[in-house]
Amino acid sequence: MRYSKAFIPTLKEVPKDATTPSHVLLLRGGFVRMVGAGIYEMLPLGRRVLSKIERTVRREMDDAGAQEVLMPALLPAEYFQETGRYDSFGGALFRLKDRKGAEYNLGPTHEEIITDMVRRDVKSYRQLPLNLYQIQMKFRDEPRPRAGILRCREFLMKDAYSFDVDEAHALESYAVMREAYHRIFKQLGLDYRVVAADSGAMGGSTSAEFQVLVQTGEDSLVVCSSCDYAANVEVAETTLPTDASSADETPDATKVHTPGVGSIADVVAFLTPTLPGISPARMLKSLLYTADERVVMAVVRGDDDVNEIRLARALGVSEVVLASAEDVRKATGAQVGFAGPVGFEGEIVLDPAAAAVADAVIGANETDHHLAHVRHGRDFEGRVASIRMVKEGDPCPSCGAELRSFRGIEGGHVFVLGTHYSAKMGATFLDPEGEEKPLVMGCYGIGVSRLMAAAIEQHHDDDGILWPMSIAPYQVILTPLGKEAGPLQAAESLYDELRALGVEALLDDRAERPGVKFKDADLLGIPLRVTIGQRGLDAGMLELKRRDAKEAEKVPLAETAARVATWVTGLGGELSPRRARA
RNA sequence: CGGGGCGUAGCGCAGUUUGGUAGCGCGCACGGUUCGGGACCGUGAGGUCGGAGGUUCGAAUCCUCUCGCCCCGACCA
Repeated sequence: MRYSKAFIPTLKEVPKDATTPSHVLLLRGGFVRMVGAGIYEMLPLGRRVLSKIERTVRREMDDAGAQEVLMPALLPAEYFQETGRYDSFGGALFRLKDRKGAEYNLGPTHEEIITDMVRRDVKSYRQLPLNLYQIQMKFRDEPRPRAGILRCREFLMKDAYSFDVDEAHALESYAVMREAYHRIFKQLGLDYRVVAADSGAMGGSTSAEFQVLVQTGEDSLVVCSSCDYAANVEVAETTLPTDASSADETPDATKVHTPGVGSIADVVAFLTPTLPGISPARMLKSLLYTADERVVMAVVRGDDDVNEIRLARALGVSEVVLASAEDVRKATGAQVGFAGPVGFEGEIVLDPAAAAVADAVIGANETDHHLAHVRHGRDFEGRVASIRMVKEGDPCPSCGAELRSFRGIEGGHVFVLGTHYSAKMGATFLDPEGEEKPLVMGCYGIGVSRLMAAAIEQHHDDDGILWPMSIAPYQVILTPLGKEAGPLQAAESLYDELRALGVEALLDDRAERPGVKFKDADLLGIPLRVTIGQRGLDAGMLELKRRDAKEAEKVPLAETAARVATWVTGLGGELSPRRARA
């Protein structure tokens, strides 16, 4: 491509609505542009990057035995109504009506449609297993789109669905997909981890997220410093931490006046003079949750947080919601900040770490009062279940080493769905015994457009993007300098040579000053740059520079094309076969 | 949905407190000088001041309503 003909509207200044690096650089580099909140258009460079990601995804999915299909984005409401998700999806579902008043929704995901596609024709175990995938726009009315292209209301996603005869075979399909994902993420040049994850309300069992490790990521992860354990904090486990407080005599419980101090930190500060040795770890934090109509008290140590997903599981409900201030007053008779398990009339769930505190301070269920010297089992009862949020430094559940905290962007998610959809939708087959059984499904997503942003979050510097070769919009940029004819001519013939070798080159033939060309080249993040100046040309040399290197390398003119092609493949890029034949 | 902020030229902003006929930088067009890390001089084009209503002789500025965007939180198959 000739730069002079290309539509690459770069921006010198940072658009004010952009905050994260990927958002800023995608906008500045002329890759994408915002059309509305969480809605973006792809300019030529952005489209090229997406195509590169798609290409890798397609190849690995095809190699893994999946077949590509394309499902509609506009869905008659009856599909989601059939599984109840038309309602349960809630506000995230884009709904609309046609001219006749019939209801539709835009596809936020396609389990229903694919299940319908398969149930029409798959009737026998002989037709299984089957794995179908598509790369398509998904629509979700996110409560809060953010970080540019990382969380959008319209986004490009690859979703694959497997259909098997039973759970064991479904697990095999799952394993195959998981391996394919490893190959995909490696080829895309991303630093990622597979973490244990919550399967959400999809009714899944086995599941794993492919998390791209990035500081600005939305998800919190813990990764073992020693073994390969890694998990989303939503589901992270830990062994019981040894408790700091001794298990000696616990004095009798005493009510203390704590006017206006409700938070853990405030109470600790307030009580320190009268109760030396008080610390957040010796406080018990009591939070009230609404779970299926009932109000439940969750108790964790003062320095811990409640993991709401674990709490919901412990209670056997699908979700818990923090109780309103009014509910708290009703249930405890006190203002928020003074709830505690002693005297609480209702279900209490206690984290093991909290249960182990031998001499605790808790809220007294009376405004402006706390109880000191309280002990589980003596002063109050409560069911013990692991409901705390795992923290950095906690011991790894599988090897005991310290867990480290990371933040990540969920780039992919694989999980076994079981018969959740097939049973509801009557997607069945006949097994060899002639018995009718529901298909056992798995589903596997990759956020294609999100990965474009994730790659930038991971690969950029102050000057711009550093695309991994495998997804760079162009593999090399040719930068002739000066207004003499020589450099441009040399660049033109190098350009032809490179194209003949199948290298994707961008020829900066603009009549711009060197500084402008260098700045744009760095901003766009093209992995290789060949600088062609009159001085070098006189010596028969060109400069070859990697975007991620400080120094350029001088290369004889005649060898440059071959060297570039070698670099491209060496860095994980592919030469275009169509061009290579030319 | 709760809290905060912002809508003025393609982009970034000033002007709003104290009403008086819209300005700066970048970008863009033209001319000239420059040419290895976002050059310089000159000339010029470009604006429903987010929208509607109101107050006023007069509204970007004051009042009411409304739409949109960003950030924090809630939420996130």
